Order: sequence, then structure tokens, then C-alpha cells
Amino acid sequence: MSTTASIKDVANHAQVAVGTVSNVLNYPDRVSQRTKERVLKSIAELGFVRNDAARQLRAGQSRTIGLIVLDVGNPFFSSVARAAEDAATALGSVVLVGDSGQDASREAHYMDLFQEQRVQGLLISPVGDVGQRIDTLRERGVPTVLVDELADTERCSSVSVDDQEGGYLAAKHLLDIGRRRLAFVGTPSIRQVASRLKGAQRAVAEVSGASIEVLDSEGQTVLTGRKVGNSLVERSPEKRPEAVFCSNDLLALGVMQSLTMLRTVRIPEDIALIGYDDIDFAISAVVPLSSIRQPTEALGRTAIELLAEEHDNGGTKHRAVVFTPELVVRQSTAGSGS
Amino acid sequence: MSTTASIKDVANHAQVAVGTVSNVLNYPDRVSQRTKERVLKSIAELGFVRNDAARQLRAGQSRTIGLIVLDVGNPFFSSVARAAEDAATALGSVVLVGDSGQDASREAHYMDLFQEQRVQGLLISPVGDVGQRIDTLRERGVPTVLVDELADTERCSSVSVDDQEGGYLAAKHLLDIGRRRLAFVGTPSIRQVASRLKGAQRAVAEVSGASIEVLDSEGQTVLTGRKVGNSLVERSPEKRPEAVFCSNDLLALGVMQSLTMLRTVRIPEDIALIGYDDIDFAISAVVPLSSIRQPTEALGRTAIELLAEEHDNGGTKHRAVVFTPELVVRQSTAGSGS
DNA sequence: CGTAACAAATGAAACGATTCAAAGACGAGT
DNA sequence: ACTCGTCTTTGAATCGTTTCATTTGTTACG
Repeated sequence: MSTTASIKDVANHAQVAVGTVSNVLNYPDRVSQRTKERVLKSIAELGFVRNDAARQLRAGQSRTIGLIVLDVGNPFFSSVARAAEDAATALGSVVLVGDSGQDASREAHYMDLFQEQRVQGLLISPVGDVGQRIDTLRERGVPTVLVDELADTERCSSVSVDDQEGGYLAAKHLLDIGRRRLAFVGTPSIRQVASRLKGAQRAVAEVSGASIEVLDSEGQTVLTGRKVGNSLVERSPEKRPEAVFCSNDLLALGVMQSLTMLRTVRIPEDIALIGYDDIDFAISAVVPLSSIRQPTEALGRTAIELLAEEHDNGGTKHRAVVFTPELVVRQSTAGSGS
Repeated sequence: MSTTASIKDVANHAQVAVGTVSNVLNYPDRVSQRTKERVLKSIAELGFVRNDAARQLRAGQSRTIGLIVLDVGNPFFSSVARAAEDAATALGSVVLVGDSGQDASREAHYMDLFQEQRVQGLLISPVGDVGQRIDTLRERGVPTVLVDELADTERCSSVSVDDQEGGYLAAKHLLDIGRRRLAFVGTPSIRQVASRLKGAQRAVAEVSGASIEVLDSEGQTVLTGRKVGNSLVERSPEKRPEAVFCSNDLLALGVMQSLTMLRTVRIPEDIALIGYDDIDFAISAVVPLSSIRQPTEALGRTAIELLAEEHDNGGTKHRAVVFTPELVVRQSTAGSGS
């Protein structure tokens, strides 16, 4: 009783052949005005809705693109996802988002799922070693694009941000406003963080008399940032760094909190502070936080574009697009004066 | 060349009938050990992957549940979504998330899409008036559950949080720690916010000598909160409220920033402050923020359960589950002392 | 009037899985 | 040897589209 009407029901009701109904839906120009109207009327009366499964089965491919991210709660990824969705919509596709939660088995689960769905392509921010699986996918005609990870272009395309450059930009800025003794806060065991540190060290090496010490935060949250901040406050003033570069904004906000709370250190006068990611909270921190912005919209959009490219050239050619991050200066690193 | 092997290819390769391959996949017990092994070997060799479209077509229904939220970037919804995904996974289903962005046409677009996909059911946090459409869906056998919105149980099920109770809890708490002149910050034109205000007013009415003034923030962000905070600081101390209840944590953080930045008002001694939602940043604010926590995991999980119920009873019976929010006390409303 | 040219409509054949009635295989019991 | 019962296996039918070679209908022109 509650089954939806099929194209056959519509055909009967409108007294035409099924092929004609299909043509009304897919090639309206091939159908005469009169029958078109009659068919559309029947569709409305019966409340007909296309069955996408049947359509996909016939087409051999879905209009779906799979996206696997490390954490949907992370603003970086939700922003990338949103951009990808918008770009896909423009192409008449839909993005399905899977959250691996940095777990390789969940990642594998979603890869299986998306393969069963015969997705047009896969965007993935990998946690495990997926090289092998990507090869398999490519053989089966499922183009894959790595997100936020540089790919071997022999294998597949990728979109990423130059983390080393981002680190360089941040440190360079701190040096430019006259600071010499810098500190880096983060967990260098994460690849992206290590690159940012490397960039920062490069900038420091360019300026004589400049130095940078590394403080492993053992975590990437506001709380761990606050711990690092406390340890800085406890130092005697002459042993404190003149500027701190945190590998993400959460850490920076934590550091900021302990510094402002204890009120013995001023930002930016005593210590200049810069974060990374430019999350929404950065601008609305107690002292608006300078940061390195990653072009998340461009990442998402480009990922879809690369997928479309692969689709066109049959997955034979791959490109690695690397974006440059952008320095956003706010009050926490304001003025070289003072 | 790059087409994936079908069940028929597997059957040929393993020298069995297609039905047998299907049985290996779906009812392994019906198949003898020997053939099962042979079939599994062929599957592995050919790299066979089930075609979900064909399976769905035959089954008449997908293993997919649609979820339409107002904003995936909002931690409240991403948390609900996550819980729903987990609960669905346990049932062998998958959740597709659509972001309406508070736009009725996008909402309609996703409803159409999900109908074409023949989803098992629909979870929706409605923006427009969807009553009519939900009736249609019910007729077609697609159960729908309203999320974060109370439903007419004649029509469909729903999961929501008692906003009035949440408002009551917040105001009651402020009164309990001895404050009498309260202020409410928020945009009461939003239904949920209006309910929270109503609850707060109820609590105030129970205590003689207590009062609450409403400050329309004209926005729900940190920045608008800061504006309100500034206006409070400008008042003469005796005209300031003794406690402020903000309709969400972002507003509260904004208010907190302007109060702490200007350093003329102490939290909680001069003004106690409480927010709503208990976002991750609440605990790590300069002064850890008291808040009203909504049981997002329970919302997501229950939404899926209600869907399963409807599926079992054929969509004839509906339930409206209302959760009670929870008061989380932190330093921003600490101690009745002082 | 005949027929060429074109437009519109037809309907059978896929697509790839699942289902299920029927057939086949094999032992045990008589 | 024959029957019965149980366990396996078979393969045609089905789901709802799209596609495309054919058929049917219409108009124009010699």
C-alpha cells in the first residue's frame, strides 16, 4: 500500500510507454509538448519519485563522491567538507562524509562502503598507509584524491597546504617585529606539525642572533596549551621567549589564557603570540590572535576539481596542488613598537 | 577494462550458480564448506565488491538514514550527528548528513534527494514548515523523526530538549547563589531561545524580590556578546545586574571577554555568568564557564531508536521524547560566598 | 498519389543483485 | 532396489530505471 509509484505506473496512468516517461525526465526535448504535459500531470498525481538505486544500477556509477576526514568536529575539516559539498553540488554530485576518527579500521570500513556504493571518486585525509588500497581503487576506475597530504603523483592527485611555508611565515613575522628568542609549541611527532617547525627553523636560521626552542606540548588542546603557558610564566623574565609560535590555535589560546590570567606578562608587549589555522575563535580571543590561515575552501573546491580532471583523463594523469597559507596579523603580534 | 567483477563473473570463475555466490554472501550456513571456500577464493582473486545499487533495488530499501541539520559547523549538531552515526552503525545502517544552512530550499533539496535514495528514514531539524511534507513521507512509508523540535505525536516522533527547563535551571542556579537582579542575553525571536527565557522568568517569579531584564543580543556570536558586555560595563555599578544568563556559550564568552578585559568587573564576584550548550570552549575559558549541557549523544542515539521503532510498528505510532538538560557549575558562578 | 525526411513514441534488453521453487545429491532405513 | 528426508545447488524471475533500434505518425514535395 505504501509503496511508491514506479515509472511503469506513471506510464500506465498517462497512457504512454515507459521509455517516454524516462525521456520526459531525462530528455524533455525529445518529447512533444502534449505528452510531456500529460506525463508530468501523472507524475504529480501519483507522487512519483525516481528510484535512484535503479538509475545507478543502469548507469553503472553513482552521482556520489566519498570524503573521509580525520575528524568532522575539527573546524578545518568541516570547512573543507563544506566547500567540497558546494563544489560537488555545482557538478550535480553529492558528497558523503565519513569520519575515520584517526582510526585505520574505521577508515577501511568507509573505503569498503564507498566502493560498494560505486562512488565517482574518493577524497581522503589518510590516517593509515593507504597507498596499496589507492592502487587497487585506481585499477578499478575509482579516482582518489589525497587531502591535506602530499601525494606521489605517480599514484594519485592531492591537495595540500605548504606547512613548512606556514611555519616560515609565522616565524618570519615574529622576527620582523623585532623578536629574537622564539619558542615553538606543538607535538612534532605529527607530520604537519613537524613541517611547520622545520619552516620556522628555516626562518630563524636566516637571521643572525635569532633562536628558537621547542616545547613539546604533548597534546593539541587548550588545556595542554595552558600548561605550557604556566611553565613560561614561572621562568624568570630574562629566560622567557620574546615570542611564541603555537602549532595550532587551540594551543595558542591556552597559552594566552595562562599569560593573561596571571597578569605578569603582557601580550604582545612582553611575549608576542601566534597560532595556526585561524579558527573562528582566534579573532574573538581576549587579545585577538594572529594566526596562519589555511585556504580550506580552496582545498575542498580543488579536491573536487582534481577528481573531475581524473574522471576526464581516465585517471591516467595526476596532479599535486599545494596551497600557500596566509599570515593573518592581529593584536597578539601587533606593532614592532614598544 | 576497469569494470568491477559482478556476481556472475564470480559464479563463472568458481564454477557455481549465481544463487550460490549470493548465498555465500548472505546465508553462509546454507552453503557447504567446500564450495564456500572456492567461492571466497574467486571473490578474492577477482576483487569482487558488491554493487550496493543492485542490492538496494532488489531490496526496495536502502540501508541509509538521512539526517538534515541546520549547520554542521555547530558543535551541537556535529555531536548529535556523530551519536546518530554510531547508533546507526550498530544497526548496520549508514547516516547521510545534509546541511540545510537554515535555508528552506536547501532543506527541500535534501528531502528530495533522500527520497530518491529511498532512505530507511529521515531525521530532521526543520527550518521551514515541513508538516505537510512529513505527512507525504509517512504515506510513502518513510518514517521521520524531528530533532531538537517538539512534534505533534499525531504526525511523527521527535527528540528534543526541554529548553524551558534549561532556562529554569540556569536562572534557579543564579538565584540559589544569592543573586537577585538577573539579565538574560539572547535573541528571543528564535523559538529555542524564547523557551529558555520563559523558563528563566518562571524561576525568577518564584523568588520574591528577584527580577530579570532581557537584553536582545541581535546575534548569537562571541562578537555580539562582547557588545552586550561592553554596555554592561558602561553602566554604573548599582545598575548592573548581579548575574547574567546567556542563551548560548558564544554569547557568554563574548560577555566574559569584555568584562575581564576592562577589569572593572570581576567574575563571579561582581557578576556571575552562565551560558548554554556547554561547548568545549566553556571549560577552557579564562574563567571556566558554567553552562547548561544538552544531552547531544542521547539525542542522536534516541532519534535512531525512534526511527527503528517506527519501522517496527509500521509508522503507526509516534513518540515525543523530551530530554532534560543538565546544569554544569564552574568557576563563573562559583560559591555563594563573597 | 507516392515517398522521402523527420519527429515522436515504443518496448525489449540490459544493469547486478536477491529470492525461491524446483532439482539434484546422498544416506539411512526397510 | 526403493523410498524418504535432509542438505546443497540451481537458474529463472524480479526490482525500476535507461538506452536504443524500431515502428508509427506527420509533413512536404515532386
